[in-house]
Amino acid sequence: MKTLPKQCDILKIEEKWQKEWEEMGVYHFDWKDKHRPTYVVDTPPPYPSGDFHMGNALNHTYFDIVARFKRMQGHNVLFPQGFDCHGLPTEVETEEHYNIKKTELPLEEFIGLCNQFVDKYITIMRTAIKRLGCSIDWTTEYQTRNPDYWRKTQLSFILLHKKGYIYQGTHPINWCPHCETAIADAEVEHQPKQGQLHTIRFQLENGQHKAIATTRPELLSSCVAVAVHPDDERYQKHIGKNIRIPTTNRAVKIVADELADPDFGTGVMMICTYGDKTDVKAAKTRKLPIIMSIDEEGRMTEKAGKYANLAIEEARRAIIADLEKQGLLEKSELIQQEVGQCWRCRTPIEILERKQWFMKTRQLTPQVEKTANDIKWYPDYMKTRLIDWARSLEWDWVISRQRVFATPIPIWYCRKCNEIILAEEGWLPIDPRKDPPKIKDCPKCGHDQFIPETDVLDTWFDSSISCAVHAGWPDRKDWHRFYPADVHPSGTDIIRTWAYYLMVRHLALFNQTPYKSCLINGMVLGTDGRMMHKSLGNYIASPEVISKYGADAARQWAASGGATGSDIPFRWADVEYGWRFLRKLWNAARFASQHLQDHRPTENVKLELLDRWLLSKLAKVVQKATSALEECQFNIAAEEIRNFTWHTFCDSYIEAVKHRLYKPETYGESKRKAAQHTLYLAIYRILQLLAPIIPHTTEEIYQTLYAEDKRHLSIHVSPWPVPDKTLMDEEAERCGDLIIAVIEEIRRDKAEKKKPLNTLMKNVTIYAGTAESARILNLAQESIIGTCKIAKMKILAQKGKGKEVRDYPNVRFVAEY
RNA sequence: GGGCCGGUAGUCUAGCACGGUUAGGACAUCUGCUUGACGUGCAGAAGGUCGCUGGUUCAAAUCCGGCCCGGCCCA
Repeated sequence: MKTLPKQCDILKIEEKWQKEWEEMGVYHFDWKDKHRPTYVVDTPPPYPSGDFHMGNALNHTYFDIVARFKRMQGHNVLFPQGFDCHGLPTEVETEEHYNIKKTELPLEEFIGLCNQFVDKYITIMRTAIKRLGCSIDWTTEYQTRNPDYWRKTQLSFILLHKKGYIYQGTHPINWCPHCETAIADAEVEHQPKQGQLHTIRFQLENGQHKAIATTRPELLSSCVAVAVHPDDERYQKHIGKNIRIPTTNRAVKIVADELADPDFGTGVMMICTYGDKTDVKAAKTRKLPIIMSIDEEGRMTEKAGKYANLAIEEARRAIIADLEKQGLLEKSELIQQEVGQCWRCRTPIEILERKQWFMKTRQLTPQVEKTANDIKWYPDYMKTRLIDWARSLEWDWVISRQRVFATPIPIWYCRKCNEIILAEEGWLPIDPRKDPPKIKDCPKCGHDQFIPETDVLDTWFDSSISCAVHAGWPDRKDWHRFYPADVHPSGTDIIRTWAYYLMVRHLALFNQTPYKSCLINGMVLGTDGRMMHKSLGNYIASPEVISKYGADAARQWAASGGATGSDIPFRWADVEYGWRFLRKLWNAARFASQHLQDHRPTENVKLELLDRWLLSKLAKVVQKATSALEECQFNIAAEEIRNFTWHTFCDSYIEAVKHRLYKPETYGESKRKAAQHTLYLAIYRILQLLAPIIPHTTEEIYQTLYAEDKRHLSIHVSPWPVPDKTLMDEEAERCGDLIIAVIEEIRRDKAEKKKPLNTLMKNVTIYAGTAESARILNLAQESIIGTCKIAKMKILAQKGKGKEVRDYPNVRFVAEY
């Protein structure tokens, strides 16, 4: 056995092993292996933003611990990594960086520029993921922008289309006038905002006026009805009559509707197509006409009359000014309102009626609910988030986007008869924006010219087939062997997107759950307790932490920072504690290695009481840590193992066997051998238990001390320890606890008397209080004398005076120095 | 307004599903010692109305009701 050096450069060790693991292929998934059970991680493909933040570090650590744990338990672990490349942020960054609009460049050039950003950021993120020490099989890497991935995304579109899940429809959709695209419900953020509530006079048929309060006077031209609450006595007599809208002079009906809140404004509400979702609901149930006053760019349409072409805000001001001139504006007051905004650019969203592609997701809600209840959730209560979300959806999923950098929709239209031409499987991948369909004539009318669909797919449409793609669908015949995934990790923030879309996509495609369990991580909070966000100035990127304390320290923060699923504050103190723990472990192993030079593993050892005490406690730690990891309770596992290592093993056990190791001539060679045996076994087990959490440090120690004997390629493929029942020894634990308590109390006595711990004690008399305690202490006389440096010691069964041993009120001792 | 989660020493957190130990731990603070693995480590001290309030019970941080506060998501 080699000894560990005194110096340990954790950062260097980490980078060394990251390289070697890859060269050794320790984490390669064996696609052909039919013996070991498989374990498949549905690794989230991060968006290449260029930032691998502590939130990424948290969730990657979670499932890397799971992957390593399962691998050691004998599973053939498929731990892939992809990147979710498409999307608005990159387009926006490209537009801003080059100061261009996506429409000003040829399609391919613009996509080329986007790709440059993605290339750069993927390199950064791949490095960051590797630097965290994730046990990923990098031969599985995929990128959603690659033609091969397009093929799969497009194939899933075609299959769903054929199954009737995909339809084109004119529906009210959330629209971002800045990004000029439809966005999904999940992408709408609700923000409190200060707005103005204007009270405007509408003219009744009899020439009188009624006041209506609205925050959006620019939608007067879209007003299709006016509603009052059915029980509102003030307006009973007007229900069913007409009322004239100022600025347009159009008349609409006054209707009774419970949506109108009698206490808000004047109690009279405009129904416009569309101001918000309430309008959508009212317009639909009452079959009201739809008047679109706002266009895709956020400008007023010709429906707005003289205000046409004005931007929304401009139109609002102009209308208010005109109303004021006409004496139709009663008042304007400030109010707090909730505004739906685009999650990317924070522009208030509009609801437009537009042709879009949809996926029928709502009809799957009962199945989503059933599946969510069938699978396992860590922690369990998180399943309600998915179920509540699915139940609350009012619209199907809008899957088309009016952007560029995304997977194209494989559709063309016949120029003459408008027939939809759906690509065939063999044509994929295909970009209709560049390529015509591979048929000569329209199958319906025979015309030979086609118009491409220029809309593209929502990026969630790419990433929501990950479970099938990881398994090798559609190319591997045996992909069902690796499907469903065993674990799907998700942040609390993306349950309603990724976890949900995965579920509906796979249910629709394969009628089977995409994942057997869902592992939830909370959000990372900044040191100020608020969500970690760049804009809040409390942001810390993982390279900053790792370059200071290393990945193993950062991983300990992630594992131990709080209960799985709860929000975890980032704490430097936790990382530093982790770092100190690594050093403690290193030194304990180094100490052992110095005393194990002549040790040869053998079964033939007669263990001392304290050896059996330690091994019994260790067996229980194995048991507790294993069940904690099975339940993804990383904090409990980490605490259990670290406390055992630091306190039980280092502080109590090692201190209590030093005399045996150093002075075999006094205490006997066999007692030294017993201590060696115990050290050798205990450190190996500790390293294994810690390996999923701190893979680098444990590997370095394993390779130096144990590899030669144990012969595993890496500690990460060594078999996970099974709690050894034969080592569990209640009697040894009971006795050992008393002995350790006495030793600690004597050390405490020295500390209280301000004496150095190696002070020789002239005389110690222990009053054990009972014959049984005396018997136990007599068994360990040497350990007490040797550990506490006692010249003469007497153990008496009787009760006596002196210092009381903590937790053992009958046991006391008197010490002379 | 609805749903979910949380409220435990200066800070953060465990315990709560199955009520009963002196409410465990980390950081920070203070005090000693530095022992032949430890760029330190060890030992100790101080710090708590377990959000508030009612109830169930011999017994509540834990179970039930109400309220207050915070977070997240949604309307």
